[in-house]
Amino acid sequence: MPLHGHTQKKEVNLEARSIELLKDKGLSITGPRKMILTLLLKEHGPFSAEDIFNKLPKKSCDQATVYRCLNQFVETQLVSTAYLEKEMAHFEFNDPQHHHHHIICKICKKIDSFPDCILDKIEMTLGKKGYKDIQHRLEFFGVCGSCQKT
Amino acid sequence: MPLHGHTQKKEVNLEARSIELLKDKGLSITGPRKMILTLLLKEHGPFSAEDIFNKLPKKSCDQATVYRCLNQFVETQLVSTAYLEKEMAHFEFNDPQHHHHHIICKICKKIDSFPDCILDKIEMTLGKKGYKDIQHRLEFFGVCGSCQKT
DNA sequence: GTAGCTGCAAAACGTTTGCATGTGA
DNA sequence: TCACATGCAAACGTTTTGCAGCTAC
Repeated sequence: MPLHGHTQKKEVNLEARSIELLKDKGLSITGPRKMILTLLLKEHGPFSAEDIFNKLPKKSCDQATVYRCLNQFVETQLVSTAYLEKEMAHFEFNDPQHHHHHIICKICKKIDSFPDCILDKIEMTLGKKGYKDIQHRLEFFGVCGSCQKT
Repeated sequence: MPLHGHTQKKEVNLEARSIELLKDKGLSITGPRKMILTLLLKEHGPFSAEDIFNKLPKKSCDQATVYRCLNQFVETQLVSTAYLEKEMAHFEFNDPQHHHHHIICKICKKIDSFPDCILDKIEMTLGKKGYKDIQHRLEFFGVCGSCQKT
């Protein structure tokens, strides 16, 4: 099978999967929702709301719709948020099987991910202190190899 | 010594300490800077810029001055920031001897601190991957004991 | 048919900035 | 004296909201 055909099939699959996910969460299937969720399935992120808006085909939906959809996705836990730079939310598809964290280069802002998470112990300690329904948010910041050269 | 006198002495000491800290960083000693830094020495925080503005005596300085002072304190590493809720910066006095993290109740927003930090291993791993000057930001979110009852 | 989603424009929010005035060293 | 800090008001960038019209189910 030629590469082009393969790519097309993959995109179709991602759209089908996003429709399924929307149905699962009881959200109706609309153009903007399909496009945004498919994008977040295809590219890992995390992306700012503006990034996402710019990655969508031009004039495909309003910026307010992007914000509304993303908030709904966060509420239904399809998408998770990270606050990476000053006060700006970044969004990525929330795959509960692949909990991970980010390291952001302080200079070029490139975002890398890694799966290590050793916070279960702390969460258990907090559980013993009486907290329930515990989550955490963890980001690392540093200067990446290529930025050190410049 | 009566309690009142003791409290007064403590406040005087904190103001003296804040003057010393400002001098150390080469910042000139002004009313707003003294007041803001003394407040952050007295109360642990972390507080939003608005919290801090409201905690100062009425009409003691402008809100823009609070932001300007806090940014200078962050630049000079007197103060550190945490991004706790949606996109709002919170500030606290940065005591390098007492690295710690927060747990925020998802309901009442009460902020608790705890000293445990087991992230040195991850930072070492990231160092081996080529990153330098690594920092992290870690917050926990949960429902505290008293909010579970309601 | 109807609940709910969208586009558009306006507002809200936290934060920053320009400028004239005032103050610390 | 003079660099720098402040107050005030206006601007900024991101996010939310009100409302009229449209679309999915």
